[in-house]
Amino acid sequence: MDSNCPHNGSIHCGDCRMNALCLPIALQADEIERLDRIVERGRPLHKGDYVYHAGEPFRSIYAVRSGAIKGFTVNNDGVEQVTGFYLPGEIFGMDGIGHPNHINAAISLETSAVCEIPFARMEELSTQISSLQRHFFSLMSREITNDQQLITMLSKNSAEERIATLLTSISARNARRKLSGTRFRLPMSRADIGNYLGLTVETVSRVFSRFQKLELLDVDKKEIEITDFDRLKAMANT
Amino acid sequence: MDSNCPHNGSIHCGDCRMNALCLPIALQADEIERLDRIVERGRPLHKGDYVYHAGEPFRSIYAVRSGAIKGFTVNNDGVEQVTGFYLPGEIFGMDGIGHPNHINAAISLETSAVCEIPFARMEELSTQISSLQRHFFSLMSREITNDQQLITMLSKNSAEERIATLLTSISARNARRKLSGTRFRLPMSRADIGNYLGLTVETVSRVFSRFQKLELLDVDKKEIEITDFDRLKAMANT
DNA sequence: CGTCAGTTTGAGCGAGCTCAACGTGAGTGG
DNA sequence: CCACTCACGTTGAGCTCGCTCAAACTGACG
Repeated sequence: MDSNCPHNGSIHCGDCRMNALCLPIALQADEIERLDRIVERGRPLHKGDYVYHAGEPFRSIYAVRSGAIKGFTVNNDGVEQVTGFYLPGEIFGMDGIGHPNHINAAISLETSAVCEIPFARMEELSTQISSLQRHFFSLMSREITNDQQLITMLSKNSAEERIATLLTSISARNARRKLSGTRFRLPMSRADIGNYLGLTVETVSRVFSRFQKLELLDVDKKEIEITDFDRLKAMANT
Repeated sequence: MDSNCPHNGSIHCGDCRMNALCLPIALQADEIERLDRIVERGRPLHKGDYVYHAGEPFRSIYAVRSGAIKGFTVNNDGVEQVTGFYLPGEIFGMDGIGHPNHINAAISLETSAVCEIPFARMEELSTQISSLQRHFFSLMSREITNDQQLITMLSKNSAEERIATLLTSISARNARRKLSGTRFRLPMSRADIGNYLGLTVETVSRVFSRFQKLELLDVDKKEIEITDFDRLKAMANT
């Protein structure tokens, strides 16, 4: 297998293009190796494959190496609530920490590769490497502040503001990975976007059309080109 | 000062009525003492006093000993978003972990007492006491799942469902503290409730009136009596 | 007694939902 | 190669829940 292929299952943390994003900066080379030894690299996931189901025993957290993952809960009426989209270099699965089982489920939105990090061994390792413990606290806290931003958005912002915010967020996360911040493919469906943002599919579709008419975007199905980033940014809540 | 007074500033963790709620069960007596030594007990807070401001350097997390605390963010337009209400035995301030400064602010809704737990010392202690580390991960993860429940509510539930859910949540948290789950005083204003639940004050007020007409509640300003718990629970999303 | 923050109630409006129809493209089988 | 299906996306028309604006009430506190 080509060692540069993003789905490559045998690559090590030290060589992974994403390591600047998912590992703490301050880690020593020998510490990276110790971490590398506990990370399990699964086979590629296809669209629709579950990483884990709700209710499944919590064993691990995960890092996205390639593709895109959707996290969601299902409430007692069977209604799905999308809680986040995870792109390469991002960590997910922290909902299970402190519970015996996963509260959420996670599913692959396209062909993806993830690293599985067994939590018990991670916990143990982080008592020995304090920068790793700090990194973990930090990741979870970032998850909290992310959720709180979503809460603010759901409770205060209009449909247009919500969608502008999502697009600028994805743009920024792509830029962080040295990809284009203005031209990208949305990995999720309109239904997922609507579910995440508390809107119906129809509203999402209408807002995309309106943004195109306003010459903020060029939309071709899932391919997005942001043609007026500043104006889009001004509509978002950040 | 009376050692049973809930605002008493000199009580130790080992004697605190709340310790079953805020400490990990598995802690040994000597470990409790080590924790106790790092906890700082401030003077009582009055209504409107800040525990910490947004932007303030992050030093500590906090446990509520008595009273009630409101956590909130202020976005760039100066609009407030309430992110949570914290009752005795609950931990707050975790938004600052992993950031140099607090993202949120926290304010006292009534006369309250809080324990301040310097985070750096806590972090250090939890490398030594693994059940404390696990407890911390667990607290943060509970904060995440709480936030996600709120997200689901904001994105899927009607005004009536949201308010029914808040009331049953406060009821359950009172019951956990061996207080009445059907008769209690709401520590927060209608405006705070509305802000938290993504509703206007008027809507909150109307729903309370409607619930009273439906004989679910007896409302007298902030005093609430739940007169038909089962029906209220059925309206809530849990 | 006046003031002021918090709450309640009413009347009208509008953003986003519901319901319905139609368009589009990928996959499948004849 | 076309016909068919099925998931997904778009567009339109009408309705509704919760918002906005306005006014009046309550009680705490100087």
